[in-house]
Amino acid sequence: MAGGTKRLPRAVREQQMLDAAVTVFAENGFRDTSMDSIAAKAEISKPMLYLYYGSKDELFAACIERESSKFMDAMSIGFNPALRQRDQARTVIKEFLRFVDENQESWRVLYRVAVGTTNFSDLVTTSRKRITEMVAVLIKRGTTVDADDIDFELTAVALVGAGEAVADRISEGDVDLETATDLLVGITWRGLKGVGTHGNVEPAAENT
Amino acid sequence: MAGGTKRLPRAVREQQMLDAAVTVFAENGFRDTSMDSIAAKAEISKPMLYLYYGSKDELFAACIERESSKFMDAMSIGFNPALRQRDQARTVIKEFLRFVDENQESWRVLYRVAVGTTNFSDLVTTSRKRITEMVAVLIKRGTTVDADDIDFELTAVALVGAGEAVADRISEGDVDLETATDLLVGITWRGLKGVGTHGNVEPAAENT
Amino acid sequence: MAGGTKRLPRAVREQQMLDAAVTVFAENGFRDTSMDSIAAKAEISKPMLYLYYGSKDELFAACIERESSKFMDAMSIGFNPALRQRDQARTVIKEFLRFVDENQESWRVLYRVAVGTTNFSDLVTTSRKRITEMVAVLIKRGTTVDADDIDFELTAVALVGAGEAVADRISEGDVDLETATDLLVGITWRGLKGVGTHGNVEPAAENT
Amino acid sequence: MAGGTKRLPRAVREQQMLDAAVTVFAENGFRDTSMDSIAAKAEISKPMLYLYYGSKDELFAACIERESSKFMDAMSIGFNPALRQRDQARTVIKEFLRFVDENQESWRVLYRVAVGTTNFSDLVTTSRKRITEMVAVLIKRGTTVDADDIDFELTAVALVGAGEAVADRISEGDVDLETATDLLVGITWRGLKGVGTHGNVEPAAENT
DNA sequence: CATGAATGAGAATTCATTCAT
DNA sequence: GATGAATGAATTCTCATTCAT
Repeated sequence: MAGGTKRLPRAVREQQMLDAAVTVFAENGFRDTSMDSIAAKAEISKPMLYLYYGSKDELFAACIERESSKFMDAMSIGFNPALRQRDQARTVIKEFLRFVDENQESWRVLYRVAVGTTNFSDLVTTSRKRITEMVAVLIKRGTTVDADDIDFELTAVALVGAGEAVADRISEGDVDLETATDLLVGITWRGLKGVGTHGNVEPAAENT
Repeated sequence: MAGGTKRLPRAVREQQMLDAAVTVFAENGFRDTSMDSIAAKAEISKPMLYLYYGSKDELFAACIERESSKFMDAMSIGFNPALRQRDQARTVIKEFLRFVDENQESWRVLYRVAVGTTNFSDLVTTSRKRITEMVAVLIKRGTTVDADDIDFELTAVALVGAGEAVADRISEGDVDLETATDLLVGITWRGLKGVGTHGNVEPAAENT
Repeated sequence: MAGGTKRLPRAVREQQMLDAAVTVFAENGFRDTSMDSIAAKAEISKPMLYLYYGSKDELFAACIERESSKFMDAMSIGFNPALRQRDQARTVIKEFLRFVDENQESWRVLYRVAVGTTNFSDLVTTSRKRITEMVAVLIKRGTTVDADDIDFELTAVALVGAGEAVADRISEGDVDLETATDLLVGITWRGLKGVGTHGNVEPAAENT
Repeated sequence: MAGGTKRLPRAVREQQMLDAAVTVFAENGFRDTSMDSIAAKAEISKPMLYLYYGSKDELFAACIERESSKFMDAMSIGFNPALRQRDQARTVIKEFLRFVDENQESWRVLYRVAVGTTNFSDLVTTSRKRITEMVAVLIKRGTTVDADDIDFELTAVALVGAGEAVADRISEGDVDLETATDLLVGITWRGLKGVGTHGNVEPAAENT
């Protein structure tokens, strides 16, 4: 009646279910999403969800897993060792924002839903930590300033935070990708000049 | 008669209840917090909660309200019109981080719990938007570069995102306040130099 | 509407609930009894059951606990140290059968339902073991035959089995209490004469 | 094609399925056994079970049927009309215990699982009644005492109960077959002497 | 003959919320 | 003013059973 709900091969059903789950989780968060609503969205019966994924937690984990893979795949495109530091950073940032732009649900589930869900926030924290470390390495290699004076790790934390905030805007759809990329690239590199040399870089002007 | 059933003045009770609620909400999030656990923490009966606050939603709203006020009060200290732009920014940032450091639960409830809670995420979004606007104004006034070329609003978004990320670290307790302040101040001002002039500021060095 | 379902003190409700639970468990067994049916029988809502007993398992455990106590109390009447061995045995057996007669549901729940229920069969097994040991001691003291030749423990097992079988009949209501008591008393004592002296006691007659 | 999908003749399949079913039912009881687990144990698909047996109830009935037949066959060996009463009883008891010893699952399913299963306890009750009647006849013929004074039927109930209790011990594997046989034989015949002559047979000794 | 795919119906458990005292 | 008692309405999860291939 609903149409097309007939005897699909396992692999297809799996994706169908994950699609539905990601959509609903992204929309309502983990706790406010019922297995019933996921089943309804996927146009299948609830037992199927349990048959394929065992429990709500495991279903959510599978969502995270899949979206996380998608994300990593997208990112890996940017990691071209042939590129110079600066170009590499730009490419990665652009791919990141493009991914968020084209996969709003993934972004929401991974970084806005999972993070606030008991048992899963650690996943995000860990993933974020790995990314932060990579950023820290990247900016460290791109800097001549005496390394001891700079807290590269915390700087990376700030840059990643900035990136996520901009990504949220992107995912809300009202920001131009190119502009956002330029902005983040700018902050990233300029953020390095003089880091650790407290306040020696003057703002362009002082009024008031 | 039964013991422990003190008749407290309304104002005191209210705070007692909000204290408990904030603590538990901060710990477990909105959906994973039961009215029972709040009542238990506050050492009062559940009907009291309903008598004073009507519903779980309203109780949570009251928490947000109170913590938000605390936050705003703390922030307002930094807004000294007598200060120069640069000093003002530094003061605000410092007060912000100090607040997060001293009020971890407030920070968590306001920015990590409410944001992921249906019906309340808008509150955060709105509040964040106000702050972002203020930052945008601040940096705009601190910049001489041709304003049309710069997306001050998006820049502010990024800076606020960086601030929140650093705040999370502060709230986890493993970061020095002064260092973090310097870092954010640095990013803020340096982030402005050359914004809008795509990539004309070279990183300190190019290797690879 | 159902009548009398109003605001009872905890202790009363507890008994009311256990009464219903024992009745329904005795009737249908553990697995075939739903919490719904117990709640219906007790004329209360399901959450009450959980509020008072936490889970189906715990509710069942509470039933076992209460019925077991009843049973033990009834039995203890028979243990009058002033009585001679023979009289004591008779008294105990009589009290046992009287208990079964007057508390059919207790008997069923304790010895016919719990025994077949995962997680609870051990309770019965243990209890039965204790009783068997007591019987073993009793018959041992009542026997002059060379103790080494007799497996008092296994004999006790057999006697207890006989007792339970007769109890089942009693609980079905078609057997006279006095007759049953005489029968068990008879088997108990006569079962001792010559135990261990293989077959030296001839049956009264041989035909065929 | 997929492998392991052998076309077996119906009779073989049937046994394979019953074997699995009996094993799992014996282990977990009726309600705690899922059709899935039986199918898994039998290494066939669930629809096969339904194809051959129609429903869980019918499958269980088939188990009971088969095990019951096995049991009856084993028992019939003992019924040698050529034997004298005493020898016949001993043979039957021995065959019974031997059967339990060698077919623990049968014993468990027939007398410990079915008995506690809605819709099937009657089967056990009926079977047990038949056996009890046979025992009643046997002991009646072996007794000279005035028949009117003795409740042979109830005596048989007790003896059967004793037998089942000892059988349980046997099935737990910690009892010697010969010893157990002697014990039951002894109780059976001695239990008769003086049955109906209330308490005129003194225990061997009186202390206390 | 055999099975992977699918589900209707129910069972346990939880929780926000409300009265009667 | 304060609370112990009570529940309606979900929610997660399971299982016997049935098709379409």
